[in-house]
Amino acid sequence: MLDPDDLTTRARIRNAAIELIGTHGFQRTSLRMIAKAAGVSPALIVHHFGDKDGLRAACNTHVVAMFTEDGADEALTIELIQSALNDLDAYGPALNYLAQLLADDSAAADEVFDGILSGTLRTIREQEAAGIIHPQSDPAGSALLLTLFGLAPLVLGRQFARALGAEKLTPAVTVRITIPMLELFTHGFYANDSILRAAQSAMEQMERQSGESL
Amino acid sequence: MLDPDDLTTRARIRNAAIELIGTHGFQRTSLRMIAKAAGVSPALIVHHFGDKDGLRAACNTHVVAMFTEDGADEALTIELIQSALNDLDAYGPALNYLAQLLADDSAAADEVFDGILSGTLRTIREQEAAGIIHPQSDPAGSALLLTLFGLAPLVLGRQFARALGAEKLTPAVTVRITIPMLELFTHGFYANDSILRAAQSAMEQMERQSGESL
DNA sequence: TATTAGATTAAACAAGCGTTCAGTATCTGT
DNA sequence: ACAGATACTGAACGCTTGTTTAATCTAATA
Repeated sequence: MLDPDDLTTRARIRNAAIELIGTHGFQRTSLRMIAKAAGVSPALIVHHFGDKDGLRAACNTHVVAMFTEDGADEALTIELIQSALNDLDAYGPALNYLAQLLADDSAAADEVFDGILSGTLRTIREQEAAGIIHPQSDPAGSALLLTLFGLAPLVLGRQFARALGAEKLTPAVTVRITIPMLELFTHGFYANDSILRAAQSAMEQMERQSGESL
Repeated sequence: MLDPDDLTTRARIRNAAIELIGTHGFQRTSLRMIAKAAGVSPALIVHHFGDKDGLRAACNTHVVAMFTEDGADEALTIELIQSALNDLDAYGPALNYLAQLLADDSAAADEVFDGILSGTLRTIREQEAAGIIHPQSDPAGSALLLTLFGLAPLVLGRQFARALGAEKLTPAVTVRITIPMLELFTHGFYANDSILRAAQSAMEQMERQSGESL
């Protein structure tokens, strides 16, 4: 999916933009900063991308393509993001950029999120059918939950790393959290199902009441 | 914790700032926007808060105080945030502001996050001792995981709401996710512990190797 | 070699930013 | 009523922003 002739000035500008925007955010990154990092003039960026939003669009497209380039799958999934976390030399800037994109409310963020969400729902349905995971009472709700949980370490990456004494996201950081996460996903968290049952009956009662009130 | 005489011009400016910054982010919100919303001149904001960062500091303090004002506890916890989600009329702007604060890397964000994290760790230890939750092999790791997961719906609030067909975070949205979350926290996700056991043995092997290599 | 199109730049532009300043109104205590 | 502080404003300042313009350099084409 990557452009074959991809060491052009255009590509250098775009990569500098991805790195800087991933670090400081779109709003805080000026065209002059990007120009200096790419070793060009600000005017050349406009010449190549039209305006700053055109540059952002090109960065969005390229970052999403980076994650899906060598896989048969076209969709960006939580799994692809998780595996990218283990190759930060190659995917570090792209992951930072993705985090900024998702935190920054925009139509592009919506599109990326929806793609990940539908991929997660598909995975849930497959693993449910294969008996790998328990049957879910609300697969769409579970998919949303897993998507939010999967993206949380990315969007809150700085806090995630800092809490474990690291400067930034590293493989060591993600390893540390693996066992607690698998414990939660295997045995759950609560020692019994009293809270779940209470919530379920409360929910039924709510539905009954809203049914009566109609 | 709230100022008794709190309908002053100063408070109006601060509330307008919380609302606007919560919606558009700190960087995208100008003093002139805040001034117009509060019905004052930009210069008056400077007069009351020194500069834009002084205003931000006042907003940070006030938002954190809002969540903890009527509780005996001084710390901002996930539980307080969850309950605030059920009273959006009162806490909506504060929640939005908190989300922007956490997504925006800053020393203030670090402080808030650390507070929530230590509160979560304390809760885990209590509930572990009370037998409400399973023993955790890595309580600090579990606390970090729960904090990230608890804040994810807030920081990704727009996506969270949008995925459920809502314009913004509403109680209906949080209700929808409750059952899947309690299912996960009660029964886990995986049908058996093969993945957990594989990860645990892989982890032991890594530790053995790193021990040998020393 | 002359022409033309694209790459690239320096310089300037208008607009918006946070902030300052000088001055006016408004309140407070004597 | 007076004095001093505080609340508040309009206008301007210096700076940065994204963008434009005109010119130059480069490379390919005819």
